[in-house]
Amino acid sequence: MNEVDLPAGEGRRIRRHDPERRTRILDAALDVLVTDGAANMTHRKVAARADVPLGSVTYHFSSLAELQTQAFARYVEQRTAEFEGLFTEVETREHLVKVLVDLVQGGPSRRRSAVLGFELHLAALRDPALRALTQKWTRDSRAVLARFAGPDTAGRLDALLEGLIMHALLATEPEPRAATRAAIVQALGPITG
Amino acid sequence: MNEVDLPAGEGRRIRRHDPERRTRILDAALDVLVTDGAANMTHRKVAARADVPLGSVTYHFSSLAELQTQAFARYVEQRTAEFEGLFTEVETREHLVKVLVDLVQGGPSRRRSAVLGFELHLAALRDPALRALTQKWTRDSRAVLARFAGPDTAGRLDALLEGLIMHALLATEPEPRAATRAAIVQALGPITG
Amino acid sequence: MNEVDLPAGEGRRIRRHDPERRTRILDAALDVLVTDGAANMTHRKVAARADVPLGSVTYHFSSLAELQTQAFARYVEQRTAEFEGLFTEVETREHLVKVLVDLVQGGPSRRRSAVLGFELHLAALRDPALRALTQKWTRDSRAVLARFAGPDTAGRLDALLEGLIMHALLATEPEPRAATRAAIVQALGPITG
Amino acid sequence: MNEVDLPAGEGRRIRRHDPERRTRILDAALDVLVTDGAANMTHRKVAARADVPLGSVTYHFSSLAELQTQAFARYVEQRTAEFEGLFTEVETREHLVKVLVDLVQGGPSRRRSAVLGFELHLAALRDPALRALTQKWTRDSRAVLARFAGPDTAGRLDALLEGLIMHALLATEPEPRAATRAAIVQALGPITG
DNA sequence: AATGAATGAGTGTTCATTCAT
DNA sequence: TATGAATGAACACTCATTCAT
Repeated sequence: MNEVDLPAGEGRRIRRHDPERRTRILDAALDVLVTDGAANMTHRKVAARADVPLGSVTYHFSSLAELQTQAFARYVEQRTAEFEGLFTEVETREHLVKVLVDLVQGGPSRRRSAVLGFELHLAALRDPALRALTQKWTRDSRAVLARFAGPDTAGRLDALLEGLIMHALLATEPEPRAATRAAIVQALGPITG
Repeated sequence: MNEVDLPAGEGRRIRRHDPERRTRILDAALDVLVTDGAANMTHRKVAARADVPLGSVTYHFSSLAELQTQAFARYVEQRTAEFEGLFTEVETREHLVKVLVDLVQGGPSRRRSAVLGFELHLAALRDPALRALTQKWTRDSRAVLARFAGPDTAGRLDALLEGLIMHALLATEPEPRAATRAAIVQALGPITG
Repeated sequence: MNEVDLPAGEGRRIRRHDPERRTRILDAALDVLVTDGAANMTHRKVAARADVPLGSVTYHFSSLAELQTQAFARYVEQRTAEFEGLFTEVETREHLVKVLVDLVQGGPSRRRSAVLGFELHLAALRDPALRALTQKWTRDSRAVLARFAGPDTAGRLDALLEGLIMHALLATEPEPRAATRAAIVQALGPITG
Repeated sequence: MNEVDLPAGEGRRIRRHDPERRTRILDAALDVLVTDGAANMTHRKVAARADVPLGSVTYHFSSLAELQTQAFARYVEQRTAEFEGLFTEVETREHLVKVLVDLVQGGPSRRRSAVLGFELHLAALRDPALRALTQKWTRDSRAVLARFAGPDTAGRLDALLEGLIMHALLATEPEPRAATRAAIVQALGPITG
């Protein structure tokens, strides 16, 4: 947990026994996925972003595909936890709507997450290993939503959120909050929950 | 003036005066975009798919980015026309629902189109030139939908369709038709149109 | 000699019977030689600089080497004439010195000429066809100088000028005029001429 | 620790741990510069001449320009040392003259050096990074010459040598030794040094 | 356990040259 | 006579991956 054993000097160099390195590399990989996209990720970019020698990346991950898969796995884990966290204190329907609207409109802070999500979706289209991840993710998301609405509603809500987020990502000017809100309210249905 | 005089045998060789070549290359590029993804498109793959020498691709398009942009532009044009075509004969609300459900569920025949759409969306996230295309496309789609519902409804319908199609693309087993139908009916609202 | 027969409209297009085109291309080639160097000259650059279609360059010159050789030949011709012109009115030794110092120090106006000279020299090192040109040029230069000094003096003067010009070309700040002058005066010898 | 264990047979293959490789590549680059010229130097030619795989050249030098610059830097170093070496034992004016005449006339052994020099000069005309090299070189050369003559004389001598060497390089038949000698003696001035 | 060196395949792009029109 | 289209070779450069240390 601490970083006592390094000279605290030039940054890198002499970093024996660095158990965090693996996860540091994974986080760097996610950074690269956001900025450059899945197909433009390279060992070198990840190594540079993680401030780690090139050999270290190939040492910890036997191939670029494996690194990508594990990075996405880490993303899904984090995202699922974060998603779940958003709803722990939700009790009223009003509160639920607010949380969902925030999810869609959630500014630059949520951009990283959204980009990674679509990056994963597209990559999963061609890589079965990743499709396992997207399926688990979809299942988990729906399960969370289903706590507030029936399973059918959860399904359509999920799809709607997906589309709204993608459109928000690409729009030059943000959709008015009221429109997002109206769409969500409608999808939640008349008196559900 | 006719094309009778070529051996019509092995495909390549002696293909002077080939005025369709440009569009043939664009179509090949779209094929590659579907199978390999935007970031894995290469001059060589496109040339092979178009059955054209490498130099021909670089001759007609000054850069790979330009080729990609023009291919996507061609896609948006075709897709917009096709989309519009789907609604020309729609008169009843029931018919409208059917067309939309088909759009989402529309089997492998629609898969190519859907993949290209998401490929374009993701690429547009990082390329302003492409963002112009996605915006035009979104505008056009909503305009078509708005003929049957108010502009707000058109907007949410568009987002919902986007999400439903993405999920359909990734699902291992197709969503039941009834569920898709229910989502669409709900988004269309009580008695709109 | 006149340009009557062109529509005088859009610049290019419809330029039947353009007898100057050949020399226009040669001049463009010399421009390219100055800015890009002999080894970086291409048909395309020359065509662009001459505002002429690519095919026109390959039509008038059967190969790039031939174009280069002829461009250099044109340069030597012009340069020889110019060089000769400098000395037609020289009568006193003092005037001669002034002309030679100007030749070396001659600002940006002479830069083009000097660059082409060295470009030719270096190319001639590896191309016998060009060596014929440099030899003719050297012979002519010495002949002109020999009108004012003995042949031996002309030879050393020629070499000195070559070195002074190269150094002037590369120096960040110009050599003082007095130094150039002193070198030339010394090379001319005590009371020669 | 030693290099005994490699087959030492066909040249390439199994050449792990080859610490001299960098400089071997630089020397190969200088060879290519002599035979093909700066603008015709390619990674492939250098790799072939150094008997090294292509990737090795791009690994050690991040760009062709950098390889060229470093090769020229190595040349200037060597040439400066060699130049200095020529004058260490010079004590009489007569000896000095002999050394300088040899420098100009010095047969094929000196050709390589001379060609590289002019190659560098011309390249420096368009590349500021190289201009730093030529300036250092000129400064050093003049400093050496200035040990035997005043700084002004050193300057003109330097220019004269440059010109004489270029002419010697291009001449079909060598200038008579006496002429070279006379030019140098004159440039050294009456009783200098 | 960790890494710098190494390499061969593959990329986008440029280009001299050819040729049908 | 003149030129736009076409093509195959070559180029600089990037990279995943392997391996000796």
